[in-house]
Amino acid sequence: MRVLVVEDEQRLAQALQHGLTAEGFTVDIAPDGLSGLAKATDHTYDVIVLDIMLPGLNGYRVCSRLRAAGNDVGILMLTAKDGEWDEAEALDTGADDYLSKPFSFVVLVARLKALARRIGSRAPRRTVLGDLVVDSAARTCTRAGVAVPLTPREFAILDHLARRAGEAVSKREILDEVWDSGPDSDPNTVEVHVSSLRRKIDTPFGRSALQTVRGAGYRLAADGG
Amino acid sequence: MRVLVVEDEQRLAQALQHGLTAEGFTVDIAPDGLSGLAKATDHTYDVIVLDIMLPGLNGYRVCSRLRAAGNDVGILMLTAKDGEWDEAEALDTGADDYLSKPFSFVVLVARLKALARRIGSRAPRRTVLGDLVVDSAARTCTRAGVAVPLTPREFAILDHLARRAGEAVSKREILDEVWDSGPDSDPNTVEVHVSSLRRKIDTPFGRSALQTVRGAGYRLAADGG
DNA sequence: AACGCTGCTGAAGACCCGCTGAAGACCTGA
DNA sequence: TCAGGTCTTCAGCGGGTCTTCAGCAGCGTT
Repeated sequence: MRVLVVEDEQRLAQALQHGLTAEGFTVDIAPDGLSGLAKATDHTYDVIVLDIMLPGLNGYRVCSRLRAAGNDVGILMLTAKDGEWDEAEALDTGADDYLSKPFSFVVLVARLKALARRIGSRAPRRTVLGDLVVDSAARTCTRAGVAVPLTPREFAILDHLARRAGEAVSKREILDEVWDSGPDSDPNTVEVHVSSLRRKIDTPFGRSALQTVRGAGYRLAADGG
Repeated sequence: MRVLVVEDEQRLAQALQHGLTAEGFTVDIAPDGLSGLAKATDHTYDVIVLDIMLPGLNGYRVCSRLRAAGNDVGILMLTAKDGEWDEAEALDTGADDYLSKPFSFVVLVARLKALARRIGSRAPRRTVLGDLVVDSAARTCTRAGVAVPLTPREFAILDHLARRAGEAVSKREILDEVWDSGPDSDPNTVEVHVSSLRRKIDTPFGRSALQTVRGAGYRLAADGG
């Protein structure tokens, strides 16, 4: 379960990161509206915790821009208690839920889980490509009805390729999505994992769903190979 | 990855050109708003780095004119830190992102890459010319329903010609777009690749979509030949 | 008709890219 | 601490790809 916390108060942000990580979430932090927008666009999150008062670009704007871009990620807004900001307005700009500061941590977790469940039920949690099935929610993969055990990295790569089935995806992009990597990460790492992935989902079945696009990256065949 | 830097401070402009070139970008420089607008209109860039304070035509105007002309290139605005200019206004005139001066170079690079990826994903993915289909996202090409395997360079050339279907495109421009080439690159290189491209997409099908325009370059027939 | 210019193409070698096995680091749970 | 699996790094290999070159073929001009 991936969460993005957009919050400028560093202490609160870190407390949330700690607490939510302990609850089993994978947490990213953005300190301002713009970087929040960028991260939300570049990565795929289940939910976003979005403070309204942010430097630069405020929460309302982040929210409406995300919706305008067709991003239907779950958004929970944090509103200040002083009533300067209207909660109803938060919902109007496209937020799914809101919470007034100060809030109880357990309430936040409960709301997030409820939201993720709600959003999750409307998001495609399973991708079916011929007889290859990738289940993002269950983190399982089956080929021709046979369950294929994958390591975390392998699954993350397959999952990301499955979301863009039929498209060529660069190693650079895979590195950015699957790893929290800097600009100097090694594309060969991807090659190694792709190699072992093929040995599990393609070779034993005489297929070739995971195709190399020379000079461009990899592509997962939309028909499952 | 092609970048246009519109910046009047010569030292900063040259520093950016140096740094971004080292990062693998192909960089053009424009010293003022008007020439920036001209270059952006004449060439095809992935992203434009646009200073707000420019002699003649300021960044806002350049941005809104580009958008008015239907140009949806990625635009990252550089705003001065003194708050005289509103960052939000930058976004409202159609910019995709902004960065306050002074900024960190690595941050700029990261934002540019993220932006290019975002923009790229909204670009038209498939071009259909008669029974010739060029799919930029999947990096595939089919003629009369038959998949035609192409090398990276061949595909890059075909993709670029497909985006300007019906227009004559010079070898010089192809070299600039497909290669990160200097001014002393050999047009014959293009000829060789075009030759092998024809042998794959035209000759086997008795067609002639990829036409020579003597003295001007090549043209991809809008009806697929 | 001859010339020069432009574009085409086959061949060849350098080059680059991606694949893979192995080794060691790393993490995680017992 | 130890054992298991997982991840990353490294180096070598193999093969496809790119570029260069040279010769040839059109086309337009002199």
